[in-house]
Amino acid sequence: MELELRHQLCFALYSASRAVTALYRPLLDELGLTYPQYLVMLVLWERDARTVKELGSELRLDSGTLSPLLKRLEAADLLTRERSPEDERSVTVSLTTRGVALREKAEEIPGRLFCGTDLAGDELAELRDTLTRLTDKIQRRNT
Amino acid sequence: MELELRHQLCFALYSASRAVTALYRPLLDELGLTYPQYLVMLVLWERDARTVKELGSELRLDSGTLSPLLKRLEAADLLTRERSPEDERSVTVSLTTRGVALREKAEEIPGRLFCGTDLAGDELAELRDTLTRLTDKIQRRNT
DNA sequence: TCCGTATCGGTTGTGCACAACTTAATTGGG
DNA sequence: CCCAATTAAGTTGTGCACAACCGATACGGA
Repeated sequence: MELELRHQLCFALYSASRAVTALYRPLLDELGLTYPQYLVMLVLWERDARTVKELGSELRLDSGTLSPLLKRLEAADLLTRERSPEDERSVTVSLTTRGVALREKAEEIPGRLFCGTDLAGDELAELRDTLTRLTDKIQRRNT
Repeated sequence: MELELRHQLCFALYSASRAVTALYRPLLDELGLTYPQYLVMLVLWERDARTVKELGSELRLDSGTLSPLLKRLEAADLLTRERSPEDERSVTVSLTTRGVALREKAEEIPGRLFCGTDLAGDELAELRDTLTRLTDKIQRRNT
């Protein structure tokens, strides 16, 4: 009873997350990005020239995930990675011209995503805020 | 502005899903299960002897994900897989004694999960329902 | 009945997540 | 000033997700 699948918040989250990611996939394919790669680009479009550590703390991903992902974005000529001169341990990630330019195409995505669905913007914004609060609470609990 | 990370519902979902999964991890470690394996066990505890296709449609996972996962659960002696006699194409997945027994330990998980947090049960249930509705809408749109 | 088509499960290949570990650079206490 | 502890990024290994493809079985009309 307590264990029924449809009663589990975790499954609702897991399921919704995969469904929304699947909604992005065809749009991101046009940009040649995977979903996590898109998230990294979002962070860099907001502010360029960040360290791997900064990217990781924004996205809550570790170097084990980011290192190979950034390598692929570098191979796609969207960004460069170079050791920081003032601290040789850290690596600064910067957008290339192509990386900056890709932003224009990405601007179209939020508008196209839920178009043709009857999903209200306010409702989605409220859901987003609820989720953000939940994540923050869990995060704070675990530190 | 529209592209800022913190404005994206997708990131809120992705982030919350990973945070909640991380909350399960130490509890599931005690059972020797990963999170997706736990979901499969939830489905089987509800009703035993399901085909791979049935499991997939409940969890919205394809055989490419389920086949190796089920193999690992079989290797852990939690379930068996055998070709259905009436339709040799399909495979019936059944719990072993160990698989059935594991449910008792799993019963403790929902109670232990959010204990020590100030997360209200009603609020979480409402969030779950909102997410389920969202997923259903996206799913229906894509068929 | 026979053949074309659909269905079921599995395999292969790519790309995350995440844990555990490694290497190199930095820092801070004695 | 030196060395032990810390920190940043990368590597390795495991286990999902998902796409593309494959082989075997079942089915349905001509």
